[in-house]
Amino acid sequence: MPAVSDCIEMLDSETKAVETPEDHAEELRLWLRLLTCTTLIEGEVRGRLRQRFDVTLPRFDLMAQLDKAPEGMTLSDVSKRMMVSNGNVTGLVERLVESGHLDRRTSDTDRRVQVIRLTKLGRAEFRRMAAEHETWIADLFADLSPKDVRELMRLLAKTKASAQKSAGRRRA
Amino acid sequence: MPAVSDCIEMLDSETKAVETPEDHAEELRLWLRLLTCTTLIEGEVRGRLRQRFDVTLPRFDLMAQLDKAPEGMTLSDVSKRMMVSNGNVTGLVERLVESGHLDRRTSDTDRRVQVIRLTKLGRAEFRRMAAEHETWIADLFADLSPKDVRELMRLLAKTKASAQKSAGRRRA
DNA sequence: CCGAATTGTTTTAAGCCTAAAATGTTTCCC
DNA sequence: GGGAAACATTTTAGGCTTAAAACAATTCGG
Repeated sequence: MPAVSDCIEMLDSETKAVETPEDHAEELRLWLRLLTCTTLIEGEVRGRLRQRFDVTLPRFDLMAQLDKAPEGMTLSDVSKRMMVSNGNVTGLVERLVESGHLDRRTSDTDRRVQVIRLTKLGRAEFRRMAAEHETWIADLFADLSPKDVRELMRLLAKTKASAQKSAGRRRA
Repeated sequence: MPAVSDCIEMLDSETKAVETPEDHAEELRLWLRLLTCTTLIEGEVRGRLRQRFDVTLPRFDLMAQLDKAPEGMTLSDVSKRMMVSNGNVTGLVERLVESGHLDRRTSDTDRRVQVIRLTKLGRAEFRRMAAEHETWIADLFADLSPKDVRELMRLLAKTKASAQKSAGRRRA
């Protein structure tokens, strides 16, 4: 059983939560650090893709999605997977079809739907880029031990779940 | 002293590094998860800022930098801190001066330099937004324990250092 | 002191990105 | 069957973003 002073503390801290602004400086710092890491790595990858293959990161990301779906994907699927807007995908696909990396056709069973997939050229170029890309990522994370990687994976999974829950609460 | 079999293993793994492609699937998955978390949270914050205050995330970020520097900052400083290109800052500042949130003047001692700072209006609006913003972040990370937060901070610091080192190697 | 780097900012050209409205298609259900 | 709702995509308008080139001002080395 908790001491009286503990109970007072607990009550106190719960009261505070309603009456006075809580201190969330730690979470804020965590968010900024997370953002910094991502921006840093993303910028590095973007630059290398540009220099080595003259390709943009969004194009690479889109091709990566399609590489995992040999039978093709709809634009909506791509949009959800990449977590970008529908209109964004439209333009991206347009340019990749233009450059011969993507094939696009209207679904036979539903004329609303556009199915896109990698062309032979698109797949070949993507595989070539992906192989090198993987070594860049390995190098960027090189100072993390296997244990660090596992632990980060676990904590980020928890973070993702927490954020999704919070986003859900807002939309509800 | 390591056993003979260990030596063989070590040699083997070092040889592999050169001769055959290493497996970096774990690092790749980690990078994708990191990116997912950031995109998720960033999108959520962007949406809330727009709905509640009709402001964009980049504008908010720029004001956040200036709020920490009452004496003002140069465009280069802002650009480095925000990790975006110089030209990007120019446009952003233009719009924020236009809307009365920023004050901009040429340095007395160096006519190349533009010093910007928040106006009274800009500071007041930022403080109002920042207070609410902090509660959003707290909510998005709500399911993480204080220990999780500390551990994530530590691992992300390590990640940042590793990525910076790797980026430095490339530029060298 | 003067030309050559260096530094700070802006401009340019192209592409990325979003939210919201518009368009076309399918499904649901009465 | 015939609307209403839901869905997939495109369009629109505006803003963000980058890399590279251009411009302007300062500093540095001889």
